[in-house]
Amino acid sequence: MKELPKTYEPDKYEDAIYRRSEESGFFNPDVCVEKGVTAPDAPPFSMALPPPNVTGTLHMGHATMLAIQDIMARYHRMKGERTLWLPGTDHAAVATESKVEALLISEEGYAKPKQELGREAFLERVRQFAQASHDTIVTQSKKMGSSLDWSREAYTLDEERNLAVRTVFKLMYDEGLIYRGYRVVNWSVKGQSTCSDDELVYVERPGKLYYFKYGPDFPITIATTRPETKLGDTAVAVHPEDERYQKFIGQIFTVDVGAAKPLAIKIIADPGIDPEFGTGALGVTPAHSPTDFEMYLREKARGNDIGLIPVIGEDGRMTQAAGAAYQGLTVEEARAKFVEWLRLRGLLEKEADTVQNVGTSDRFKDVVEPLPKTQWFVDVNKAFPMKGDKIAGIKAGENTTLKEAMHAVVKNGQVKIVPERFEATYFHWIDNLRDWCISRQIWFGHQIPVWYCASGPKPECRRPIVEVEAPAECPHCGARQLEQDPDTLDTWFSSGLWTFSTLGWPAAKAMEGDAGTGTARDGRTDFEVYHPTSVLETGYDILFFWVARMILMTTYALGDVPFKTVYLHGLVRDEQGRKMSKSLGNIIDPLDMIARYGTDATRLSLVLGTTPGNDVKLSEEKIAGFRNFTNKLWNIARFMLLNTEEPKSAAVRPLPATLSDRWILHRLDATIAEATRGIEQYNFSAVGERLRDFTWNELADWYLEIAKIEGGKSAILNYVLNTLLKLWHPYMPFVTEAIWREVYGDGGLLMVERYPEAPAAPDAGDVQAFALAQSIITGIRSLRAAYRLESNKNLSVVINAGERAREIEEGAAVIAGLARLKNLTVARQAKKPATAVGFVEQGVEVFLDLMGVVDTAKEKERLEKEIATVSPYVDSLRKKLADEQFVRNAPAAVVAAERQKLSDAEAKRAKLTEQLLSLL
RNA sequence: GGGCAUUUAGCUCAGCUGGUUAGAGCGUUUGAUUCACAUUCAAAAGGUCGCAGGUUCGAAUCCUGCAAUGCCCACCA
Repeated sequence: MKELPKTYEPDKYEDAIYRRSEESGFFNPDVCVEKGVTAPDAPPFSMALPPPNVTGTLHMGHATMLAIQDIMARYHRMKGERTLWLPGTDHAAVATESKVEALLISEEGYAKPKQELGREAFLERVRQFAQASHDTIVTQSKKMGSSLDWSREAYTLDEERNLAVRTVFKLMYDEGLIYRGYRVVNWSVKGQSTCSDDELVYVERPGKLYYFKYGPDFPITIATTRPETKLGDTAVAVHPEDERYQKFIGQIFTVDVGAAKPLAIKIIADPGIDPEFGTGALGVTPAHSPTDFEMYLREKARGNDIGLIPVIGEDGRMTQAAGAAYQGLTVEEARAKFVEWLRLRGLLEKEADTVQNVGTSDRFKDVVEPLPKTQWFVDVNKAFPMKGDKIAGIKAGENTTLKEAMHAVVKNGQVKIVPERFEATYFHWIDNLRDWCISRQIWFGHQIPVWYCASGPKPECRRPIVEVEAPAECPHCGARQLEQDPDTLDTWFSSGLWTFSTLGWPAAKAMEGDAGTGTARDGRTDFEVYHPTSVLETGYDILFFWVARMILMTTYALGDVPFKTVYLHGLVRDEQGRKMSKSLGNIIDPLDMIARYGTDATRLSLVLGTTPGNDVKLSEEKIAGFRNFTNKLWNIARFMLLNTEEPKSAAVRPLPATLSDRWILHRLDATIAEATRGIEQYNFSAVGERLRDFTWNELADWYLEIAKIEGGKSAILNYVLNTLLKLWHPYMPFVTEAIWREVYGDGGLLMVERYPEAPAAPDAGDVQAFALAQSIITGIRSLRAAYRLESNKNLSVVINAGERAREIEEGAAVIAGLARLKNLTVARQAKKPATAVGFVEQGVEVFLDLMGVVDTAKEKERLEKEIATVSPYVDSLRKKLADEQFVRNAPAAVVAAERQKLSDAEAKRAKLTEQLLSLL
């Protein structure tokens, strides 16, 4: 017999437990197979960890994903599945680069670090920083107890992932899905780089709508919030059926607004124009508005080139084309100046206040300027032949587009999104998807695998050379002077390959059986064993950024899905529902909470009381509450150890000796069944709450108290504790593993024990008899409290049990013990003693003898109140059963149940009334 | 402007495909006790399930409308 400390102190155990678990090798599925924990032919379960930013630190969002994913990983591992949970980090291109840039400025006195150091030296500094920072996030992830296979750790920017990126780029280029084009892009002046549509954050701000004409003879007034761009207008668009303007369609007006050259404004028709808005006419600026640019493309496709005049440069200032008066001015200065110019000439008709929605760069935090630039794009509407026939509805070789393929895999159920409502959001995003600009003018990232032959004499030397490995010479002229495209790829391009690049693709696929990373021990590669992954668990906020792009890249490159299920968790907010942020000072740091309350408590607080896709309000009190629970579990173990002889880890299901034994085993079985079903249906919160209810309520508050009365529970306590630790392990890896070791010594790790399975359910009648005993006990306790008799140990109870006498007899000792009675009499027929008060529970009358302290008035009041509660219930049931419609239409079982309820309630009322009468 | 979600006890939230006298945790009130745990135990109070209609024998649950709140998307210049 062994005695545990009175309280569980997590920090004394956690680090050692993690170290022992990691060193055991069981986080690696190959080791599990080697050591016989997992059968070689066991079904796989795999997840890729959404890679945290390499320079980040652990926050509650990470903690949430780690907790939920670890629950799945540990559960499936214990189920005997070949479980791989693969970790990694993300280089987070812009975020990391600008962080290092800022550090070099503030700490080392550089003014312009990139220019001063040059590309290679600067990148070296970024890499150093990333490496140092990497260890922080990894160490912190381990603090959460994550059972990740660190031997397979990946990095978005390492050589294997780089190879995957270059390979996919070339594939897409060769099939025409990646193209280089001169298009309007989102340009961050501050960041001196493009950014994608999804990275824009729209901010509302007050603006002015200016109504003006280009010149005194121009027939149409237009409205704009950005007058300075009008220096680059090349058309005016009107609705084709707008009677006011129809006659002008096709005409060209030459106007001089002070730009470098007079503008030739063509009046064009576009059905997208709203005749009701403004003047019903839109000044078209193809160079500085994505929509106007598309209008320009449509016109051009019809053989009508209206032209495009960039008047704003990459430095955010007006260009030479804007005219001598404007060149070099900022956008704001040019706006004021042009408005003034219009006003002086009487061309400005009206100014109106309005609210404009401006796109800002999420990363660089400045207003994004749309301007035309030659960049690399992914064409989402271009047809390509599907690789393989794994996608239902699209045959191998059949032409499809990225949009169609992305749509298909969710529509046909090959990818399920939990909760389902996000599927609609996903489809909507696809419908509005435009070509994806993937090139960025920053240095830290995957440099685009494209080379140019600057000096080549032949015309084809002008074409980009796209290769997976750097070419030695120009294939056309043999020149060795090749220059690689200086741009890097959008970070989401590489993240999009994550589920398969981490499994060794393309190397593992090409070199089957070859040893090395990405090769499983049985000859099959990781890619073959684990792809597609089982579940992708992440926050709903990156559904578009990442989840959708993984589907895009995988359906294209592999003709397969990246994962079968997407589970989306909500955002962690503070008690008031606000986002946690440094500026609000409301951040709850997971490492802080782990230090104070333990990892298990922190994990539970992020999982219980939550639902998929909904935000979680977190408070320190909530975490503290789960710390109490952790301690409760510890003390349950402490109690059991004090009352158990020779605990055996290979606990055999014991035979129950009493009613309460049968009950607790029945409840345990039900809990196992619910936990299994719940986890597989992603109801992590419900399972946790069920386990807590079983542990604290049923086991600790009822059964352990009964064990003190009945005694001789060694075998059952051993079995229940053993099973319970396994059930809790995926949620609370540390305290369960700590107890396991304390109880069973250091023979083995709980994490590789087999998850419990429920045997066929025993007779439910046992539970009913126990439930009756519980009701009787609670009723007696309640009366005790009402009469302030808590410390009176001389109470006697008489039970008028009727048909249920036998059932009650079996629980009599328990009733007497838990209700702390001196005498208990159970009879088929019993009268209320004159000095007793009573209550009715499930048709059974219970009389508590107060030995003369009965307060008649109080008792009368109590009974009347009870009768007043039952009476309306009886009436409503009678009414319901008298209703022919109900009796005819409702299922027989429901009608029978209602009849039973009525007769019970009537009996209860009769007995209460009788008791009341006896008082008078 | 479009879409999605939320609205249930003082607080945080469960309530699956309609059939409970609507639940949990925290908090509150009252009481107990040091024999696993005060990071404990017992008991109690507390809700016309946002509002208004409708479908149904029966609605917190389904439908419609409205309101409040939050989020996402969008080319009203």
